Amino acid sequence: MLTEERHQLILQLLQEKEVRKLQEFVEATGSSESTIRRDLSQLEEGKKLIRVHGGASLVKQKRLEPSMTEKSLQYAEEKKHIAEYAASLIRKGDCIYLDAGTTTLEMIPFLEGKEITVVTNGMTHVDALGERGIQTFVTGGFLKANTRALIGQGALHGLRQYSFDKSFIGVNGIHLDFGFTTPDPEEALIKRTAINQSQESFVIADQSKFNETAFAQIAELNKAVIITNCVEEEVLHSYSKITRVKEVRA
Amino acid sequence: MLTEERHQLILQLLQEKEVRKLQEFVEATGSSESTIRRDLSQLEEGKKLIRVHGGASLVKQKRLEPSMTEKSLQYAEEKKHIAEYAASLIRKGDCIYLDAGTTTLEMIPFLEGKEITVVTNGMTHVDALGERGIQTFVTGGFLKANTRALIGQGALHGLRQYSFDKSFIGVNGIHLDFGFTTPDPEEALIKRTAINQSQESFVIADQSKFNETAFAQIAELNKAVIITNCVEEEVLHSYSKITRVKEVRA
DNA sequence: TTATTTTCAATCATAAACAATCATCTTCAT
DNA sequence: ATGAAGATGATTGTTTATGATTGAAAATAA
Repeated sequence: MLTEERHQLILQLLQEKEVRKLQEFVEATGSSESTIRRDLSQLEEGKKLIRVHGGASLVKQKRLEPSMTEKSLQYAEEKKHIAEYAASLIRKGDCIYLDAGTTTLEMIPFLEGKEITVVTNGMTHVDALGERGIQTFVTGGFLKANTRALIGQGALHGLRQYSFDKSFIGVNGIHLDFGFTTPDPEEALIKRTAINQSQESFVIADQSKFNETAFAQIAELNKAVIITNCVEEEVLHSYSKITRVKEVRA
Repeated sequence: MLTEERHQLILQLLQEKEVRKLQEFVEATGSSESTIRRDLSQLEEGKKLIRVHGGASLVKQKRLEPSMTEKSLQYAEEKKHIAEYAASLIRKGDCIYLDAGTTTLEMIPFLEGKEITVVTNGMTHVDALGERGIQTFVTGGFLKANTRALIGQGALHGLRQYSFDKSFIGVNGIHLDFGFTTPDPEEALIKRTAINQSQESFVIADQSKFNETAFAQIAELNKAVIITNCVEEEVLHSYSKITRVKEVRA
């Protein structure tokens, strides 16, 4: 049975039932466990399904949170440490830009009680900031439904009205040649603008982002300090030549 | 049974009944008590439900400001009717402005499925619009914590970038001499601007707003059509001389 | 209040599922 | 044929999920 055939069959079986066990695929295709595992990994890579322990689940385009929640569960602890450190950089009276995304969202609990002004384009962030009584400005712009980020020329325009002491940016890829990248060019533009309007910029990223690239470049590596956790010594060293990297240990 | 399946089943059971005992989940899934406990913990972590002693409860719906909740309970039914009528005025392809506030918030359920573009300065509105897949733009601006509205020059600036087919405005007072009024001058300015940039404007108000005034004037009465319910005949008549009033009957 | 029952979190051993690796077997161009 | 590239299935040690058990905490009854 061809790889492509198996992939089709797997997706078809998932259409019939939202969640299926790996073993079911093994039986349906007559292939080995290893092969099915590889298939599932590939299909997940192509966003065709979501792997779950013991099998796979259909991608649900339902709500905004799930995608965000699932991701944020993954490295919950590490991210929290990074976020705490990042928050500790903020001084009383600072004006900061907080980029949309899960990594920066984690910072908000650590901002409570600080006398600061925050500008953000993340709707989830607005909720969290407002609840904690933090002085908040919103960039405005078009609501990107799945990430609840504001983008487009409206966001850009809004953003241009401010300048920041510090900006905290989330990225999808960090690469020696391609710099900081993210999949959506619109979002990349926002991030780049925020960095340009900020005295100091910090990119917050867990180890999985290193040596990865996404479609749209945000900025060169030297435009921002990288805050991360436990990079391999070697990786850490090579990036340190080009930009500042702060490693947060658990 | 896979973890993912159990989680879905648990949430589904909770949809049917708001509060359920742990034992019910044990029976429904055939898993052990320990496993269900772990499931509930994880789901709570992801904000999908709330654990209570003996079981779990559905996560409460939208976080509305307490002040907002009280107000919206008051005339719940009447407001819904007004909102439904207001929504019915919107045509396919329209660009509309939806003012922050409970009255306009009520319109959103009736917008589902319409192909329209909405601009708003209400953060609560953004959440509701996004969930329903409605194309949404946000004005930007400073977050007024208690009402979750965006105000200030940032909001004004953002707003000026758009023009609307229709705008729907909430007010606190409607008065023959003082026109439409609201307590916060900042908000009044936003509302006035929205009205000016709109082809047609509608003020949505229940009967309690008539012959009342608040601190800041938004606009003269003739600038917008009033959508309301059961005004006393006499009041209705006097206002109809100056502006258009649409009365929605239960 | 005290006694009793229920529910809970924490821990443990077991079993299942996992990623990573390797040797084998294709396929296909040279 | 020969070698390179890709796919496959078995094997490895590791990670994760599970259900039973325990004593602590909370709800309920006396």
